[in-house]
Amino acid sequence: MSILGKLSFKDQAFKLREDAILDATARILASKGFDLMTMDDVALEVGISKPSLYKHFKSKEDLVTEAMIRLLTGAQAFWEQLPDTGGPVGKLRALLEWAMRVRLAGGLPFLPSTSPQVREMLTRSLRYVTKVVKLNSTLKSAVQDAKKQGLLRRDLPDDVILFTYYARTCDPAVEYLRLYAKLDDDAIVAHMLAVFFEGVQPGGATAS
Amino acid sequence: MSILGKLSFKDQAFKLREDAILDATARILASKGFDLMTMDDVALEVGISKPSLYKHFKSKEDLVTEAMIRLLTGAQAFWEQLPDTGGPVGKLRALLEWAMRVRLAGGLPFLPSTSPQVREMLTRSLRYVTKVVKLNSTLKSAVQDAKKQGLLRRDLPDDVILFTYYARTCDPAVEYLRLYAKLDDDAIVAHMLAVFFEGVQPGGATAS
DNA sequence: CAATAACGCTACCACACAGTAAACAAAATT
DNA sequence: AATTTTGTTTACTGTGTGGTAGCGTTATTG
Repeated sequence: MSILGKLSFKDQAFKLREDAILDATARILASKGFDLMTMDDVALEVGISKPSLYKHFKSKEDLVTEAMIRLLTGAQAFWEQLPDTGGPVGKLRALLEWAMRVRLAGGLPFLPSTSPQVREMLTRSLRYVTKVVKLNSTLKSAVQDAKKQGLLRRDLPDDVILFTYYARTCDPAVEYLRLYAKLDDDAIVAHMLAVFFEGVQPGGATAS
Repeated sequence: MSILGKLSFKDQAFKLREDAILDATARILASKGFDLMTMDDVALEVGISKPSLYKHFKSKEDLVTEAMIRLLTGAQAFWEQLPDTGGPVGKLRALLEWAMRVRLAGGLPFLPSTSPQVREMLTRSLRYVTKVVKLNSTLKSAVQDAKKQGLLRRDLPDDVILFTYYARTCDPAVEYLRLYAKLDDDAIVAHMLAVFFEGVQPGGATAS
């Protein structure tokens, strides 16, 4: 037991540090973007040195991919823990709000809107793609369900709704609103949701 | 006259090449993004060598800033040439459609959604900022006008409408729709406009 | 045909960053 | 206490890129 205990303790510490690294990665990635983030930045932020960092992740690509995977996992978990009381649109609203609040708190955007190279890199990761596909089919069901109930426009293809939905999670309007319009986070989230679901023209749907 | 003629001819050729350089810059920038675009790329695409490129633009930052300024100038020109018959919302729709078609044709997105560093670089350029401010005030007037006429929701602040509008010009949903949903350009534009103006929920405003 | 001016280009520098090898410290075991 | 083992760091390499110095090359003029 002592050896087992020690090993598991070590593993625990290892896992803890891995989480700290991923946290730091997310922060730096959100603030500087992929290209400007250096491995030295990450190591410095965590308080370890670069070779130790490479003990955990074999490359920069690997590190960033892992950070994105963790984010997707969190999103999936958040979705599954949501109550069904709000209906499909209520759940979609809640997840989008969650994603925007993650970003406003200095976290990563869901989509790598940044550059084609990052997107390509991620699509080379089977684990990442699997997660994306799974989350996508979950949300697609919700969208189809909502359309059946008349809660979403039937004249829009599923993909249009889904992709514009995803894009809202990395919408630069969020940053601009905070920087230049000086709105607080609650107002930003409320307005972004309103524009997405109801549009900018009047006569629109009622807020859920 | 012969000397003068020669000089003006040279200037003309110089200007022409400058345009070719800016075209190439826009193409590469749109496809690879700022960080991955190298000066060698641009020189190769234009068919000149790097030092010749530096005869025209004193740095990479300068080159990219100039490309963005040219884009804004084009947008302003397009706006001013629009007829007033469609009303303010019609003009806003038309400009947004124009911007999306520019991008779909391989051009630049309006906003540097890419990275904070690019945004910061651009805001250091007085000429760029001036153009942005001018275009922004033009569009703000249109928005206020439309709100007065009841054509845009009065419960949304001007800035919210403007920033979400700008963000649509660099919305990654456009690329995803083309890549994965296999929609043609017309359909993409129509759906993006529909979602922005009318939202994804039913019971919305009529298309202008 | 010779001299000169203008122009563009090859070859280079400095630097930053991803990734690694080998020295070093600390703990665990005997 | 001696030895092995584990984990960490300092110091380095190689590569790619922004930016430049100085050399060919062509056109122009007398």
